[in-house]
Amino acid sequence: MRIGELAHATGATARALRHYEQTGLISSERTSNGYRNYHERAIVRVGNIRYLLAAGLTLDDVRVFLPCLDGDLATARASDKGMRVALERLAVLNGRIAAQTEVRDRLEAALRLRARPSSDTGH
Amino acid sequence: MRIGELAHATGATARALRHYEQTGLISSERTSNGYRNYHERAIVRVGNIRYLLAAGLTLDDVRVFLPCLDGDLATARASDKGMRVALERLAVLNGRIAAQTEVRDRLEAALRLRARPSSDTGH
DNA sequence: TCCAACCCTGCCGCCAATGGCAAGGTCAAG
DNA sequence: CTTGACCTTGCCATTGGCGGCAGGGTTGGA
Repeated sequence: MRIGELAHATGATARALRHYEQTGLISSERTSNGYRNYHERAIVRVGNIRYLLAAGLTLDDVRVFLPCLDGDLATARASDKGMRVALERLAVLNGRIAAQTEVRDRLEAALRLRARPSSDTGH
Repeated sequence: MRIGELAHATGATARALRHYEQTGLISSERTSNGYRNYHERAIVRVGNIRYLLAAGLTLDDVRVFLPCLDGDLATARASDKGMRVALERLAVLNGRIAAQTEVRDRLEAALRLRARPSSDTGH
């Protein structure tokens, strides 16, 4: 499977895939002409990477999940150390979520106060 | 109040304050020697800006709140249009939170599966 | 034969929010 | 007068996740 196919299959760009490889998240063999050659597994792997990225993790965060990127993330069994680090990331995530949720709530409250003036110029 | 004082009072650096000014989030007069001169209000304003930033908003997001940055965010009454846009941001925020929460949950689930092997090499 | 569609490497650009440095001006104290 | 703490502008560096281009190679088909 060449890079274009993998890109198409995963929704990533070839550029992004090379980038993932460069940062060590995926790997490939090369065919005689120098083209990257990917295993079928790569599809799942890249899918998982993109899933984590889409959720706000960084490539560096994702690195932590290397051991379990090839299967279903939800049922993954990962290497011990990886999971330890993952726990830290979990805390970070929780922190981010909490902070953003707090802002969201405040913003929502502010909007509520504003939400019922008598004459509204819009709509 | 000069930039150093404001920086000290808010926990921001002078560099950051100039940046906020450059992007239009705060303003200042100048004294005869060219130094920036800030009003007392600036403390609250910068505090609010940093609060929003800390919660994961961008400076651009913060711009939306310009009308209510000088008071308590929780009880703020903002200009109509500003609040409209704010609603959109709210949706964005909710999206981000939801995405990150989802990952968090999956990660947590993965950790749970892993959390009770018989012999673990680490402590 | 020659084009089009792929692939390669390498490097510069971009956004965001500063940090950091250079190369100054200003001001109060000693 | 000098020192040192403050201030000024301006521009380059950084991190992250690519986009995009240049300048190539290769392959398949009309």
